Amino acid sequence: MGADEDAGVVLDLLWNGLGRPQRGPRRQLTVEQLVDAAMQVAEQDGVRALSMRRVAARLGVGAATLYTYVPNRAALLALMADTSIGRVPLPHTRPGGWRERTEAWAVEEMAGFREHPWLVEIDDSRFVGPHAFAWTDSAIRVFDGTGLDHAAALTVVQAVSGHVRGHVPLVIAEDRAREWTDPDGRSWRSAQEAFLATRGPEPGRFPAIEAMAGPPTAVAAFEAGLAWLLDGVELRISGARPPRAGTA
Amino acid sequence: MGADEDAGVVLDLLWNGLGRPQRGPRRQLTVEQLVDAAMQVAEQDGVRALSMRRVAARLGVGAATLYTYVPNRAALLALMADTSIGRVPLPHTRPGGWRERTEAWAVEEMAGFREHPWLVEIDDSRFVGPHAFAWTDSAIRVFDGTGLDHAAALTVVQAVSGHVRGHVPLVIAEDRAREWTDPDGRSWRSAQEAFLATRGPEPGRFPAIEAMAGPPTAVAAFEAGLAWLLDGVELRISGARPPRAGTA
DNA sequence: CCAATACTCCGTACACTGTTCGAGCAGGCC
DNA sequence: GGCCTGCTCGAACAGTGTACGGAGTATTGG
Repeated sequence: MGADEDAGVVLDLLWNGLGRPQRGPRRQLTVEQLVDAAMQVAEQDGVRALSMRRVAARLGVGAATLYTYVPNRAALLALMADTSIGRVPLPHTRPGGWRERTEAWAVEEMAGFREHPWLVEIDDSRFVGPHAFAWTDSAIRVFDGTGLDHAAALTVVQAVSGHVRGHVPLVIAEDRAREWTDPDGRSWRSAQEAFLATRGPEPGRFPAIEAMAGPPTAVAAFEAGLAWLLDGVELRISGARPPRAGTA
Repeated sequence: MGADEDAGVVLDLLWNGLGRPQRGPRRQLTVEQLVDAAMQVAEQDGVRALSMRRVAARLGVGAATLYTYVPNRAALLALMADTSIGRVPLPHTRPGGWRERTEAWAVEEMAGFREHPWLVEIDDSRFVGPHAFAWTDSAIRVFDGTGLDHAAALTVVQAVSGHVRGHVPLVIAEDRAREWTDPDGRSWRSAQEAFLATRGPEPGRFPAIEAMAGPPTAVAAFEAGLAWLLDGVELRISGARPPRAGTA
């Protein structure tokens, strides 16, 4: 982690914005406009295609200009991420008990990632912005009255959130594969299956996989896993012991 | 997903290797050497710093040479990922029942990611190689005798695997933050906390977070979540109903 | 009212990146 | 023995993030 003395600068930008200067010419843009433009580019062509030059071009300014608004590209991405979190409804304002609310935000978080896949590509979670703070605070409060203290509640929130984040790449890969077709009009899945059938493993090498009729989709695995996870949390809250089932 | 007509080429490379040519000069290297060198670079400086030129330099060949072994950088990364999976012990060879074995590979997978953080940065799961296949086959067989069919077993495997993958970035960020110190010798956490105390949110804005004595570490959240998830799976296997605890 | 100052804007430049092209040449096949 | 495949790799292309320094502008101190 080399040149991270900007840590304070980035955090300051996230929490307090730019602050208006005393001298010099008036600014042509706002940070919000900059972040908006960057989000549009990312929405169109993904984070990989988000270059400073391209964002600048969309705003009609020179590339170097952006560096008077934002110290570097990473900071811009951090701003984009926190802005996105701010657009999501707060968990504790949802209807229902802790389970309904938690399940609701988890499912909607997944839906959000599927709708805006570029969010996945921003994985730098070092900078915690105000919207992330507010969201976490709200998610913790969902467990008020369950007997869990705040630390335990945060543990649940992190576990569920981690569950979502872990499944997102698989679900998105599945989404993309569905859309993809090769020059002959075959889907990704059928293309891959065709390959595996002809030039892949010899039959009998992977019996368990072969014997599987319809492999579960990534979405199904996500939803089943979420239900199991929440079942486990429910056990924890009710204080019951898990049933120690068949250790076959 | 533009120029993916190489899909077959990449899969062929993963499953069947290069195949020896009939004419021309002898090859200077093997794909294994190439992948090894790339993994060394990634181990040292991460995937971002893994450039074709740098790998080539380490092998003492020209950069363009690599393209006769591998169609592009993405394929090289896919080979690295599958090779890594091949170095992990197969789940069904571990001791214990389904729960012990599943917990064991989940914990070890997390440990592996922490030891080799570059693995996280390879997120392209489109190409399924032979080692990934073998691992999945083995993980499914762990549930033989539990009553779950293969599809349900794979769902559990995907859920647990997703749980691990989702927590990895947070755990790694925490690891890095622990190592990091600013010019004044302060840790990342204390630097961030110092900032939040002085220029962060005004007191009382986030009551739930403020009232939390020791926030849980990412590792703790991972392990607690894993236990809950497995509790839920245990309910599913034993056929019991979850206890529908307090919907406060 | 004028200069000093602090600030925005941005052309240019540097050190990189992945990948393609084409020349040169090695070596197995007919 | 010759042919021709196919490995090797210098050079080039179109990009990238970001530092630098000059030009111009608004505010403030004198």
